[in-house]
Amino acid sequence: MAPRKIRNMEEFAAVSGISRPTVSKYFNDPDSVRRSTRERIEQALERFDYRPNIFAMNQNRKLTKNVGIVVPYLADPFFAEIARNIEEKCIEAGFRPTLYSAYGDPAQEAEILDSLRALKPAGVLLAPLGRDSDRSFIEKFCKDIPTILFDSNLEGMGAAFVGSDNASFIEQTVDYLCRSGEPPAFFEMRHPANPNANKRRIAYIKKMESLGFEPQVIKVDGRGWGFEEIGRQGAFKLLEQPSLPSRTILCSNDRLAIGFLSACYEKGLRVGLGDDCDLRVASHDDHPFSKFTCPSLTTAAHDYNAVSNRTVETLTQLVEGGGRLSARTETLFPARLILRSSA
Amino acid sequence: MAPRKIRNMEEFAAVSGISRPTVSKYFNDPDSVRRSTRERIEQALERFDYRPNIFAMNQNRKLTKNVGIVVPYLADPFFAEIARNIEEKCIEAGFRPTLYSAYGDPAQEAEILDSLRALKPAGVLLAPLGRDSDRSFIEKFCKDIPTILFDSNLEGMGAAFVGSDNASFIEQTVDYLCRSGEPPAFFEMRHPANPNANKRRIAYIKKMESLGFEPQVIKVDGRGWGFEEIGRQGAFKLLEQPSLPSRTILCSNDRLAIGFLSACYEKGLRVGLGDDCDLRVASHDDHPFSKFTCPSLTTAAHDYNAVSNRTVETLTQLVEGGGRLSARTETLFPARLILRSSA
DNA sequence: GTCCTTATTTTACGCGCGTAAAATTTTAGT
DNA sequence: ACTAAAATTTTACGCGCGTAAAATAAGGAC
Repeated sequence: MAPRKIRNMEEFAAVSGISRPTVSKYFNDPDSVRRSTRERIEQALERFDYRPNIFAMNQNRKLTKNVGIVVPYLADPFFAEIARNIEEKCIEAGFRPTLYSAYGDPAQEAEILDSLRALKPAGVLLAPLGRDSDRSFIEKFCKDIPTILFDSNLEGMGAAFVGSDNASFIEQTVDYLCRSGEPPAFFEMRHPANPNANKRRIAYIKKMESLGFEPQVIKVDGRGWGFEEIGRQGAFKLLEQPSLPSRTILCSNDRLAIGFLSACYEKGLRVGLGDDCDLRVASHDDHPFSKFTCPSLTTAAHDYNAVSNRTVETLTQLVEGGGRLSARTETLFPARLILRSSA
Repeated sequence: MAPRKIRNMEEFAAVSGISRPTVSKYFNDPDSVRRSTRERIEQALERFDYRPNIFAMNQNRKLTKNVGIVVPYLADPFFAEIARNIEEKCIEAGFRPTLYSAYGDPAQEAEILDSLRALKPAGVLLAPLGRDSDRSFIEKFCKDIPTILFDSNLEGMGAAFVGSDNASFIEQTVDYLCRSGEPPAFFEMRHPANPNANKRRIAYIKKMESLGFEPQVIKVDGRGWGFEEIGRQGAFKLLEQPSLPSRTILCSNDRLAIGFLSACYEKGLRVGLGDDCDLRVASHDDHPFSKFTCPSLTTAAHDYNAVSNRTVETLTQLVEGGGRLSARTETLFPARLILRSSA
């Protein structure tokens, strides 16, 4: 019983005593063949470790099981973390996910999508760069390839959007900060790359007004994806001013806050809730490192799990629906307030 | 002149007035066809945007241009950063890189390599998990698929290893710390996942002895890839002790140090070089966040660029050599000391 | 212009599998 | 046992391209 090497499906069909087309059906969907047939195939599979040639499969299939996951910047732990979640769920759902990062560059984003076309993907899960994205390019792409946007929305594009509810983030942080101290000023980039930032600013202003406070937005300069450095430099500039608009700072996102805190530390300012503190700082995203900042960062957490679950669920529906959904849905998950020491 | 849609190479060959096999040759290597032929193809290429079917190409080619980049944990910014570098250089070298992360799980690492097999990759660039890796599995893999190890070495496996010189890291940090203050104690995980950690400990002991100091190794408990938390908890435990082996702590890597610093902050300890400080903390890797810790972290930086360059250069040689190199090489790049405020 | 060498193109075949349609078998129901 | 429905097998073809071998054209020396 020398398990000789199986070269192709033909040979494997022979040794398992089943016709090749049936074997082909099995590999497409094991439940599409009769129970007894499936068992025979699986027995043979144990004896003869054969695996269908992936290239030949994909060449002929109208639709592959490939799924492209595209994020704007993989070296940002936030995206690394959500990508990890989504990847895992894709595999569970029977897809073959591949991870891509645009690394902040719209040209790379376009290139990725272009080469993704060639892979005949069942679907693409795209967290777009945002403001910098080549919108018309992405719009065209979404028309050709079933695409679901996540994390950051581009109005009307893709079959669906799944993300977090920026208003919920803001409401919880602003609420908490006001309740436990003075109303916060909002600290953000002047030209945020990500549309979520705009939604957060708008939500901040609205929330402050509804509470009867005057919104104070602090805009700092800087471009690109080095948010920590931008937050840091912005903080230095701000702290040089004779007076601050508020001694409570609400950063648009954790990476800015990380930079902000490092500047505070360097300036010798104590950040926290106590009377002996000079400033309170809070933020949004629950970045993987926000637990380890000094002081640890009060923030609002994404429901990573819900977002990635829903994204992949929607993908499954989309694929089963032949690449179309009845209507474009936008799903937003609320945030969860994480109280730590910085505010 | 309605540029009708080109369906395959046959049609494209027709409109460009060249035979299909010649066109095929062109796409394999544009310089392998006559100059005049190449120009005609490239003219047609502008008019008819045709791109060869990637699946059909790979099915028939003995060797693809695919390259798998496998890292142990992509949500670790250190690996995200080096993966970004290597990915970029692969593309420049004409490969088609795909990024994979084992997310700390040896089973996933094996699975990735297994599915990589099916992609007939020209080569694989593997940063193995290390201690947890299924060594015999990886060894077998390396025998079948041209593989280059990077970041962390598995003795004898793969066609080459490219990484950083752990001894150089240690020598520079220990040297600096001793010169500018008291000799450091070495802070590390009891069961480090990564073999670099062992090399660093050994180098530390050796260096200390050569300087005439007694090595002090502090081992903290904890498993997995949540290094910051492990460093943090370890620091708490250590700081509870009545006396420290040294008031200068050299962490094995930056992620441990990040946790360590957060514990110090919480304990109200001042970290830094000045007389008013309680502790000095230094570390290794120049993690992307080490600039933003409080205080900013004195560390030793990898030469990301050199490592990724050499890795891809070696890959190119390996591929040109038909998957073999004359001898297994191990290239180690020295570290660069980064002086910041923590020590 | 002729001949030879070399580069290029053509011819011809195969890769491993998907899939549609027709023929056949199995299964379930009565 | 008989029949309709469901599952399977046969048959047959195509996908888009790589590649070896044969045929041809280009380039150079004389």
